[in-house]
Amino acid sequence: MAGPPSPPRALPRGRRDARGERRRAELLDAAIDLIGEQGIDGVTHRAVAAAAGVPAASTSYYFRSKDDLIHEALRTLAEREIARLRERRTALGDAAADLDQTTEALALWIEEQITPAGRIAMLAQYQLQLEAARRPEARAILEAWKVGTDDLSETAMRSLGARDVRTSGILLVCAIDGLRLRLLASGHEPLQGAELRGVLRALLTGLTAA
Amino acid sequence: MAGPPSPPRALPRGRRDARGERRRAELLDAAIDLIGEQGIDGVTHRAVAAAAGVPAASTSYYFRSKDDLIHEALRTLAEREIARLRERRTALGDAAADLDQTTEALALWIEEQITPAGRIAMLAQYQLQLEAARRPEARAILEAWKVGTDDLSETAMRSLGARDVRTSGILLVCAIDGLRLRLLASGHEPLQGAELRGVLRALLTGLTAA
DNA sequence: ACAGAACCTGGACAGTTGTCCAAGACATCT
DNA sequence: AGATGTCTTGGACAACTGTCCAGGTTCTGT
Repeated sequence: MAGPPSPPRALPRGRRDARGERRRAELLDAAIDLIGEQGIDGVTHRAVAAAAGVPAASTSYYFRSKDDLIHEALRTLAEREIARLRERRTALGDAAADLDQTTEALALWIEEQITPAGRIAMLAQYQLQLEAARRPEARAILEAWKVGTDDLSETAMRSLGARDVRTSGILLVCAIDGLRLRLLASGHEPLQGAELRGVLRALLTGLTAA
Repeated sequence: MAGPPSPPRALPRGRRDARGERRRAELLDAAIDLIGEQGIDGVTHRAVAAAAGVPAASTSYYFRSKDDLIHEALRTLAEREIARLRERRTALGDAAADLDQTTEALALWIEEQITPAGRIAMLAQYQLQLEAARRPEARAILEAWKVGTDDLSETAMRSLGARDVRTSGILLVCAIDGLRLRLLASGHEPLQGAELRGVLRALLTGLTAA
């Protein structure tokens, strides 16, 4: 239902920019939070505007429709996360990583996502995945994200010396994805600290061997 | 928000049963389908009634509120799937399964879920998982489900001769969960037939070894 | 056949939603 | 200073929602 980009009602040729762009970004931030906190249907024009502390009609001014607003919010979320993935990918570089190092890096990354703030972004991501199962536009957004994770994962498995980096890379992504979802859905009492690291080490060991 | 059980408005002492019970079940079926097809917010009194082919007010008669209807639908979904898990668990029994057998069983199970009908149930399940991340009542439902999957998974890993059946069991569940979500979200072009079996075999091999 | 209880449903109600518009606020030019 | 376009927003509209109720239908026990 959502068209491709998103100019204000009838895009003016020269935007006064600065302020408008900032406000648009704030609205997107508010929308992303709402998606994480309440699900995609928590996104209403009025709710987003209220969360961003702006008058209700603003959302209609900056986005062609609610679908457009949601689409842009998901796109922004993905964009950010992909940039972060690229960073890590570069950091991991071609330096052959140790099993312990990789385990620790993974554990830290997951623990960072379990914080209240991380949880919301994580929930929003899974909302996107479900949305992608239904709507092709969302699928396109997620596809780029998937490329990023697969790439990082393959790099990691390669530096661990796995035989089939493609297969083990995909499996690593899937296992982590399932693990995070489990942590989300069970109030994340289980699997902290040492226990989490034990599980991750077992996973990496197994995938490297397989 | 949803209370515990769900008697009709003021539960009569003796229900005429047969018909009423059937209709209630039909409404729940319709609700489950809607959750899978459109998400939890696709569940409205009118939509459920229409999908079940009954008058609009029926849903209000059989369920105390919309929340109650949703809760019961999710509970029913879980109940069914748990029963199915128990069957497989019994079938798997204590007969030491072969790696090839297990791989094939897993592949068949996943392929069965990729059919259009399976997709809907699967989507509904992930909706439940996200709901569980937010609402405690949903979490309770999912907890019972998790016990079922973990148990089956542990049994499988034990019969494959894994060392740490607890850890490898959890990892198997997580990996499959992530894999299914990936299949859902990417239109499931990738990973069919032989390729799927290859990935599963690698996973089982790795987890057994780790 | 009759009474009473259970079952069923069309319609109504207030609240929320997406979207739009007319009018004002502001910035930038000449 | 005034003119011209952009930005901003309160308010209105129809459509949809959850929930309820008054009255109807169908059954069971006598």
